[in-house]
Amino acid sequence: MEHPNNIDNIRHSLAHLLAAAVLKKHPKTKLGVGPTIENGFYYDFLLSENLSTEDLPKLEKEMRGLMHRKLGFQGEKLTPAKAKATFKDQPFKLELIKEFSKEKKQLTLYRTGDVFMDLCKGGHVENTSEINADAFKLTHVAGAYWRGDEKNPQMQRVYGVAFETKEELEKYLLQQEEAKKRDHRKLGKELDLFVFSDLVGSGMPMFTPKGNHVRNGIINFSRELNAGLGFEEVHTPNINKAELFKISGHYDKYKEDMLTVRSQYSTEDFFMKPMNCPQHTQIYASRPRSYRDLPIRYSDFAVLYRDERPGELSGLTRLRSFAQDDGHIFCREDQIEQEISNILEAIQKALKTYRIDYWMRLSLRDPKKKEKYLGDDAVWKQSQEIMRKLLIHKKIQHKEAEGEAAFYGPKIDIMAVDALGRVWQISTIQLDFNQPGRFKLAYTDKDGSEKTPVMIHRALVGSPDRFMGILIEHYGGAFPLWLAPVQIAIIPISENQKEYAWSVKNALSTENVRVEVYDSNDTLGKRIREAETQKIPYTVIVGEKEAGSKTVSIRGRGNKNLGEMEIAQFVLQLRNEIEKRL
RNA sequence: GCCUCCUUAGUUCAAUGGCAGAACAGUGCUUUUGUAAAGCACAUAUGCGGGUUCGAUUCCUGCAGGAGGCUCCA
Repeated sequence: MEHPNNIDNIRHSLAHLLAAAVLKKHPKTKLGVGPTIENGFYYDFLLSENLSTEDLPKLEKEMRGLMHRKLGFQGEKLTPAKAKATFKDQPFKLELIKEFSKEKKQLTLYRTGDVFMDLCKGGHVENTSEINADAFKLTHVAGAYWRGDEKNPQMQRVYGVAFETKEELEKYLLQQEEAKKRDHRKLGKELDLFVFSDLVGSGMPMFTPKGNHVRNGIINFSRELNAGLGFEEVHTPNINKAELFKISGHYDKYKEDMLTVRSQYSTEDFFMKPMNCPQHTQIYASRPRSYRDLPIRYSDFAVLYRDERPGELSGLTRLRSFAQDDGHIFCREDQIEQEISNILEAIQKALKTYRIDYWMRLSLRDPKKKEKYLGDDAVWKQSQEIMRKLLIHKKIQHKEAEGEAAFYGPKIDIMAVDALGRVWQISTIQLDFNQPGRFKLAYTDKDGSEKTPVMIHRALVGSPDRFMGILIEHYGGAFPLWLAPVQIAIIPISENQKEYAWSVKNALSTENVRVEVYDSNDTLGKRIREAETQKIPYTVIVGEKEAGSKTVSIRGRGNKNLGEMEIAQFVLQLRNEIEKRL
């Protein structure tokens, strides 16, 4: 049966009912906006009382009451003068009216029965009785700046989720519960992968031995891909003179976000490096370069420091200290396409190996805010066009996003989605016609003339630290064998097999397999449970039978019986699985 | 940084303006096991500072840390 209302109309109507409910309790409330969003809606309010989570059920009840009254939604056109009169007590609406009038937009008003009216472009159910009163839920209250500008007053935003049926709502809420179980901050603790300490500071993770295996796994895979792309790894210092960042342009743009270090011998402060590109230009600049030397490709895994605002930190996904699997290519213009193309392929290979879902974004300059970027119009036009053509040529689907470019050039960003549906930028490729000139980088061309190279900034998975957070959620902590912190648990059934268990461990350790022997005096069941809760890929169980025949009994993660095997055969299978990163 | 909320043992959670309780983890002892939690015992906590109070883990306040958002993300 065809449904007369699409879900957006329902959500939008609920936003109005929410506003009506708030207004009834707090008549002096100033209304902001109330749009639909993914899975639901929100409405922004400015009122002197604090709305709290406890108020939400009351508001829901009020909304349900309105629904039962079978109120109709009716639209009418308004002249600017009439609109101003109608919303004379609603300053935010007046601001919108003024703006819309200037843009010569038709103003419309929507009434919900006789209880509520809102300046609104429409998109509602015809009658509140069409909304399923059991298929929505107000979820949380949050602060939000009017029109998303932190200079504006901060309003209280009430979020809700809504679906056509109760079942869909329940399914959604269940999914959220499941997602919480995969939260990398929770799993990081449970699986003992990384820790924070108040003494060390917020946003600065410490990786445990187990976590460091995962982190190194990510870094080493990027190293391998880098080698295939012709990159050579360099090492650069963590603090640098301000001058370096002044030339690169980062000082002007990000001074507030850089951490300073004072030297007793220098009149000027040093800065913790927030990125590697300026240092790499100095390695390039250290000697004369020929067109034959290009492309020159440097990779770097150095830890970077950014003074992020405290409220913006979150788990491993937003940090003050983090590394990047960074790389910079210095090349001729005629080499750009091939280089970017190669990197795209490496990124695709990497993400396929990790089995990560992603989409690509072509990040362009905001044409209305040119002052935020380095370089002139012609260069921007050229570099943006190079990237766009390349994506089209390679038939790569992508979204274009104005205002998302780096200040020195356009980017192709790879966006991953985490367990809670949040989108994270991971890989990036950035085309930079600006920094090489600012650092006076040069090469001698075929004809003996001096030319400026182009710089390509790129990261394969972005930050190994952040990416680890995404991977933890992606795998729900059950890492593939090659990344698993502990790859094999060996469990001797009784004390009599301890010695044999350790000899199996030694055989595997020699092959660089990460093994733990679970030989505590706990019961067999208990030790198997431990191996399972630690999400160890393979558990090897050895009893009298196995010790006698020099075999191992293998249990795969999640109670998969993989049978008995000779040790040498098992080693071979593991080696294959690890090498192929299956 | 801003708004709202939060901080009790290693972890997950109780309780209280008047001696802070449990489970799991830990330690010791017993048990030596055939595929997801053996038994007993022991030890362990109110984030830090200031205030109100006879007395504060509880109330107020500052700081630190955390959560959800907003803003920002080279």
